Amino acid sequence: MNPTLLSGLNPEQLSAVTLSPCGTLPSQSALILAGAGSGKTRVLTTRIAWLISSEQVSPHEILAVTFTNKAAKEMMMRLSSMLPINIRGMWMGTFHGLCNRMLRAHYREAGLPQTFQILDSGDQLSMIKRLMKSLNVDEEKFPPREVQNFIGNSKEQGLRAHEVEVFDPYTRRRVEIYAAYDEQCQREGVVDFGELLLRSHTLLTRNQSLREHYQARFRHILVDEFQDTNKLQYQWLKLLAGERNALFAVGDDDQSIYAFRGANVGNMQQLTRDFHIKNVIKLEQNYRSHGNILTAANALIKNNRSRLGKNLWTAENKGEPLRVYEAPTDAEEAKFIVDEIRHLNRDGVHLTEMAVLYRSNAQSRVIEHALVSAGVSYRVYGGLRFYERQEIKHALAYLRLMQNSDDDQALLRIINFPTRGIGTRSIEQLQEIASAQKISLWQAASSDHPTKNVASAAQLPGMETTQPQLADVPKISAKTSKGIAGFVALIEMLRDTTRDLPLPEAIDHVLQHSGLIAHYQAEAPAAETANHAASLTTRVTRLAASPANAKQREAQERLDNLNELINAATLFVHENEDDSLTEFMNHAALESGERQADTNADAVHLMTVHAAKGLEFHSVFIGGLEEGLFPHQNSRNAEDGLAEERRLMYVAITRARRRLYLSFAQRRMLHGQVNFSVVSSFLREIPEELLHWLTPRVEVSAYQNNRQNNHQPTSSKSPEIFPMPAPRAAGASTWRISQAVQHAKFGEGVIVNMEGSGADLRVQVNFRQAGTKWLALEYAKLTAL
DNA sequence: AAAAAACGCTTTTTT
DNA sequence: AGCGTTTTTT
Repeated sequence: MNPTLLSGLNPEQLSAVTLSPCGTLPSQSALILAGAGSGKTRVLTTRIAWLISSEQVSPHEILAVTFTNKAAKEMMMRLSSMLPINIRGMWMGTFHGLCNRMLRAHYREAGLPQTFQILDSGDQLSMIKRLMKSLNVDEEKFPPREVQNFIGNSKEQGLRAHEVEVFDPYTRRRVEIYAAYDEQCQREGVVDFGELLLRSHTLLTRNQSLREHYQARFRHILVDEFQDTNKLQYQWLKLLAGERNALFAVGDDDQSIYAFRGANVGNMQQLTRDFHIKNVIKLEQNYRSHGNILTAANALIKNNRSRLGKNLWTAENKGEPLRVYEAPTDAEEAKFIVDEIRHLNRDGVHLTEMAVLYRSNAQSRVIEHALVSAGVSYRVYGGLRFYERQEIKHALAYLRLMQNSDDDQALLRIINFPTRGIGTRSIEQLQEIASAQKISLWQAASSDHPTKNVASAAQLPGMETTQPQLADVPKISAKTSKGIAGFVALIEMLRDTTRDLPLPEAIDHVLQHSGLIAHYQAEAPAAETANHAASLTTRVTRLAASPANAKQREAQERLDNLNELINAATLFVHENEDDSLTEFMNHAALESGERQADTNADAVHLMTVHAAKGLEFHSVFIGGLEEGLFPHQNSRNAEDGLAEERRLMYVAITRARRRLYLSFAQRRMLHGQVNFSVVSSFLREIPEELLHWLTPRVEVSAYQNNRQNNHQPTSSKSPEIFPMPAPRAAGASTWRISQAVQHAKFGEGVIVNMEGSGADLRVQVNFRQAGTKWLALEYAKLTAL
């Protein structure tokens, strides 16, 4: 074994890595409570490496589950740098990826067609809408999103439609929709994310030999981010662990921030009971942050009850205090953040080493504005993913339909895109035929003889007796049937001609001959042509025709993306052994693809706190620390909502290595309205001595006088929230940052920055009323307070 | 069938 | 406000 493998591990890490020597039966399961920055991923990877190199465990016997594809990839990378041997045959991936793998291997036993396709949440939603329309469900009474959540939640609980408890008519109807939805998915041969898990779970439950096969194989099951698993995922793990296999779970209950979508922290306690775990190993040494940052995080999270209990510590020094900034408006807050970013950057901190974190995506806009006008490059995480883009979905729909012609969803998406004269009426007729005969739209479309299709209807299970009368069967008029026949012929042609082509070429061929490329090209005339044509009128067109330009740019972008799809396929073929179209489609569905250009470019990171989990930066800005925003208003209704918000704040704080800024605004534009807000209670949960205020701290009463139309209840609701600082007595001769000052015109403020020296000394002052201003000390009449 | 206007929603998000 | 979706208009 590589002797350096275990070197550098602290005692707890070491005991986690080398726990449960092979040969003991039953193998010892473990729960590793791993705090932020405690080397969790390292422990997990080293454990796998150790099992393989020292304990003669074959990679074949290992199942490793991660939360995201990115994490899986990274672990794979680290592992292959630790081990010389090849680790193929090891099952490593997300729950969904692994379940998909299992279902592909046993599609027959799972009752799925070999070419089953995966629906992403967008696909799922449109499927539900379509279904509800055909069932005549009122979308006002049953919002499709809610139905989608209902179905998703049910599946996460491991419940099929008939297993859901029904107490009221409202739920009864939703259950009916759920049942119809599952039937429709089955008919079309498509599977949603939840179904991947549930189907795989059912497969293992029902099929004893298969279950025993996998139980005999996966002697070691390792799970990352265990606090984010839901109930079904836990059941799935239990099923695979059986009586003999060891489950090695790593997680941090304080970082559980996905309860809102079914994650169940309770799984951690459940695990210790179900797997008889005697001692939970705690990794509490933090290798990331300076002391003050950790102290702040610890103080905050202490306010949560029912924690498993853990206190992070560091061997590092205390470092700087946390910098707090109160801005009059969200725009000024953004300006402050950007100014600080520039100064830090000037002082040598790379932009990539800084992050601006916020609670909700809507907050990014103001900050982006400020960054743009300051000319600072940045990268926003989140938003539309590559495989979710419209043009990519269109392209994939062609491929899906070619593979699995029963995929109604795909057919509907492209039957008239690009437009080929098949209108709403024709599609309705097709749908009538299809539903009357219980056949897919493709079957309805590909036959001129309705009688023929009756036979195929009988093949579907449970449909034997519903042969429709021929007289009832709707017919398609000759005119539209020609258009439809053309479409059918097109798809068949594409299928035939691409059958033996390598994947990228096949996709290219489909893009060309489906008319997609031509469609977007028509909207985006080649840039050169446009420029030449507009030689005299360039300026005019640019000013007057900017909407048209925007349209052209958009179309061009879509063309670029379609090209990128071919590149993605090329890359995929290089990276994967199984480079079939089916595998590529899986890849597209399961890895929504965050590939954004310029990953290496030096740019500030902008993201939600959720998106920041697992990352770290030299300097972190947490903005919008206002009651109602962070903690978010909506969390008030949710059970333990505030606790989850606090964990979110905990995650945010622990992202910072060296410097942390906390800021909030008195006024903020939200949903097109000005909101007045109070500082976040989370800020008050951080001990005062860790904070360094860049703006004057203000008394609560002063606060409220500050704002007109403040609807704050004046009664018991506004307690003494704000520890009032004693006004600072500053030596008048020396100006320094954080000093409170008075200006004749601008009033009271605080020095937040200084530049130059001697007669050229200029200070940046943040005034409570007038905002931030640069003042030359030689001219401005400043008085120290 | 495309363009314009009206409507409505708005926490977090991976698979 | 800003975005996506749906309805109405042309």
